[in-house]
Amino acid sequence: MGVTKSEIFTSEQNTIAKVAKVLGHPARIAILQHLFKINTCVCGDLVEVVGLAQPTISQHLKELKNLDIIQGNIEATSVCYCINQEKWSEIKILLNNFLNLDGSSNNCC
Amino acid sequence: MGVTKSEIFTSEQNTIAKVAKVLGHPARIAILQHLFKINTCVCGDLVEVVGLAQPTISQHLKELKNLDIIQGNIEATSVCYCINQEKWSEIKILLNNFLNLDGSSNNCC
DNA sequence: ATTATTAATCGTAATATTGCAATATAATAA
DNA sequence: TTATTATATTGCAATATTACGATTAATAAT
Repeated sequence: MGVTKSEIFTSEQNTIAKVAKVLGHPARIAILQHLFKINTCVCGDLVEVVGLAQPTISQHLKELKNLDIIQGNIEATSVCYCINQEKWSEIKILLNNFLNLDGSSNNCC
Repeated sequence: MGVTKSEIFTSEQNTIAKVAKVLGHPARIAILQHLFKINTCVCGDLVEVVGLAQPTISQHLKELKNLDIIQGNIEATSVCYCINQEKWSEIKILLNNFLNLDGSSNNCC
């Protein structure tokens, strides 16, 4: 065990969970915030900005890339990262649909 | 290792990540969806609805309770669960603020 | 009192995640 | 060619997560 039983859930449930899981680490939040903040590509200053070792950052970037949340373009010796706007919009819709579930009329016992 | 270096991140980054992490499992998504759907308290049918063993569900409920996302009220022999609306609103605001970061004018290389 | 019901907790196995040192790779610069 | 620079990959240690059987605790029903 230690392995999630994805088969028993709907694909929507699995998708929401997968996205949330990737957002479930402060380093990845910091990376995304920085990418939004500078509003252009980042070419490798993420290690300094975030404050973790280079291999660790590289690993977090990989997870963000796996879900297509960010893109990396090779630029001379370095790689430039930026948000994939299309994917980000999808994620926004996906999570908003979930967050907007309304239980305000819940009759709590 | 295996342990997140929370000290180096802002409390906002840690909070977003903590919430996202809890939402990062399909069973917990399923539990929340069910609580919203039936729009009242659930008294223990979650094990059947979700399809995992009782101790496993109990554990997932615990994590949701740890973040105050759900409440459990004892009702005779069973326990009734429902969404904590106040907390849910907070989470909505927190995540929306993050999701609404706009990079549409990003100059990607 | 005994038994059934319900949910939490304990213990444990399997797997995943986090983080980094060391190394590899790839592209330019000297 | 030989550095130099920037990023990725590998390997590993420490810890966390997922899942469930067994047990416990608390009340309800008989």
